Amino acid sequence: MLRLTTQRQVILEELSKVTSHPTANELYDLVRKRLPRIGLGTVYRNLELMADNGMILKIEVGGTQKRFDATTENHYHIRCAECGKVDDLDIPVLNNLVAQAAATTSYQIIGHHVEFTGTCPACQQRLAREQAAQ
Amino acid sequence: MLRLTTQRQVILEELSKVTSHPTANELYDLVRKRLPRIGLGTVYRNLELMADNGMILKIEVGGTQKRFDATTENHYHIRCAECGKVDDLDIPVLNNLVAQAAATTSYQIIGHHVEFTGTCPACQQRLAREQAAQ
DNA sequence: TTCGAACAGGATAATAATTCTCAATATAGT
DNA sequence: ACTATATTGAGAATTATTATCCTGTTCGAA
Ligand SMILES: [Mn+2]
Ligand SMILES: [Mn+2]
Ligand SMILES: [Zn+2]
Ligand SMILES: [Zn+2]
Repeated sequence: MLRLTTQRQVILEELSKVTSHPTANELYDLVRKRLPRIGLGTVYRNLELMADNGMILKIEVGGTQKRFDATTENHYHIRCAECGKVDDLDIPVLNNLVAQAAATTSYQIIGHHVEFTGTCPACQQRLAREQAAQ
Repeated sequence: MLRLTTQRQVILEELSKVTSHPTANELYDLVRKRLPRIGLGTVYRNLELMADNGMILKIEVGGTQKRFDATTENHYHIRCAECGKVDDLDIPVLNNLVAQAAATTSYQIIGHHVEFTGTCPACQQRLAREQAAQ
């Protein structure tokens, strides 16, 4: 059985507090403020476990690091190609797409995810400023 | 300007031959059959360069490794959660989705992709066999 | 053509993210 | 309290990727 240890509780709480889709390392920094002795391995181990148990969402998209999300219902994301920031996209989930896909593949479909790439407002401004400085 | 060196030519040719969305390392193995002295770094370096120049597609999806695709037009993929195999999905690209997303975000949208996860036919069979053996 | 600068390759080192190992500790159930 | 099991924290190991460095090659101007 999966024990609800202090570590797991705090990891889950801190993840639930933010909307930033933090990486394991970012979460480690947040959690360490409350549990200074926690190990990075513990954070990784438990994020993995909680994702497997459907308690949280593991977002494996572009960029070099995995990100995590306390919102477990399927929804879509946009990632800044400049800084890696990930935000939620408030558009309806395309359930009909799954049926469409199922009709054209011999895979047994588990789920799907849509990821947009773009430039976040902050990076747009920075780029404009850099452009002007040329 | 980007010189078309022998290495680049062979990498591009080998990538074009397959539909398997190979990783850099898989491509390295393919290319080495023709250019046994080529370095893995050269493969990485040139895949990156060619992706930047729009000659090929870099697929950053789930799984631990980046994959590459000679088909540059946007299209969608399905990845086997068991073995990591990636296949094309033959469903139309949702261009209207981009407009929808643009309306709800302050990001400047560059592109999007859809990734399904599922179980490939081979893994379905293997799992069924393992299930039966229990 | 010849010369030099820029380009590119191969070998290898370095980095980054993640996973593994293992002894020590905590916990639940009896 | 006792025992079996689960979990932790520290650190080593692994994996994928990128950077460095030196050498050779190529392009293009003189
Ligand atoms: Mn989200
Ligand atoms: Mn493809
Ligand atoms: Zn940004
Ligand atoms: Zn499979």
